[in-house]
Amino acid sequence: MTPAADTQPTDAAKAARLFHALSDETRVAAMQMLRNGERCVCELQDELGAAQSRLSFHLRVLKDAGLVTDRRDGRWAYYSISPDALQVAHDVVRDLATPPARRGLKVVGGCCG
Amino acid sequence: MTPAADTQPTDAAKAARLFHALSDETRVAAMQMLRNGERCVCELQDELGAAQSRLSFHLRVLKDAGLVTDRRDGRWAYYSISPDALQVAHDVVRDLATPPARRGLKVVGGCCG
DNA sequence: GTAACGTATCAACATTTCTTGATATGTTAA
DNA sequence: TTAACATATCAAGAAATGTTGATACGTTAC
Repeated sequence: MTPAADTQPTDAAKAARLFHALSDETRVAAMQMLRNGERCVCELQDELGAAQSRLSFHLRVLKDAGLVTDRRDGRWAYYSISPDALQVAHDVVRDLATPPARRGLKVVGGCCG
Repeated sequence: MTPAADTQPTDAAKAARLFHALSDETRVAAMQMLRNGERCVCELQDELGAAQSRLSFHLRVLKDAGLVTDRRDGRWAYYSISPDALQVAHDVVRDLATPPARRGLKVVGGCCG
């Protein structure tokens, strides 16, 4: 498991980009297929029932987000999960679920000056 | 930690909806603020530098996704993180990072019939 | 009461994202 | 070489999402 790591405000944009890549059903389904290991595009295509260019589009979104890597072999392209990005996503979600280290005392009641 | 739980294909849509709520910088930043506990809208507004109606829009997206709950007190509205939804997100990400229980043997090489 | 406030909602528009069909590129088979 | 194939990319349109300013609604202060 990754160190302490309080997610900083600056990370919000980065996190948002990562989650955006996971914000589409087809892309999540593709990721789920890739849990089993490397898959070639044609397999994903068949199983997901997605048109060729559509799938290609979504795979690129995942790739741009760093969530998958691709490998060419002859005329086939194989995609697989890249664990690092998932680890980042995992950490961000965990941090959101965790109160940050306290520096001061909690403000109790009172709002807006 | 939540049980075994292989994420099923059917869950892809649900997961996507959850991640969509986290796919915007302002929303992630709001969630980060809420880690400290309940916050009233005006506080979020000040700290995030977001126009009133804009913030209201984003808070509603988070609420619709179940990621936050709101509470009215007089003219103020307080938002806080709802841990359950975060737990679900957490589990989904973890599952994506984990090979599923194997039912058959891994296919080695060969592609597309 | 009336006014000022905090928040939500709405309508219009801007922007982004997705889908589709067409075409391009590289690869193997004949 | 030519043809069939697997995949990527592009352009155009469709759909979804985000932004802004205006307005509505309930609440507290006067």
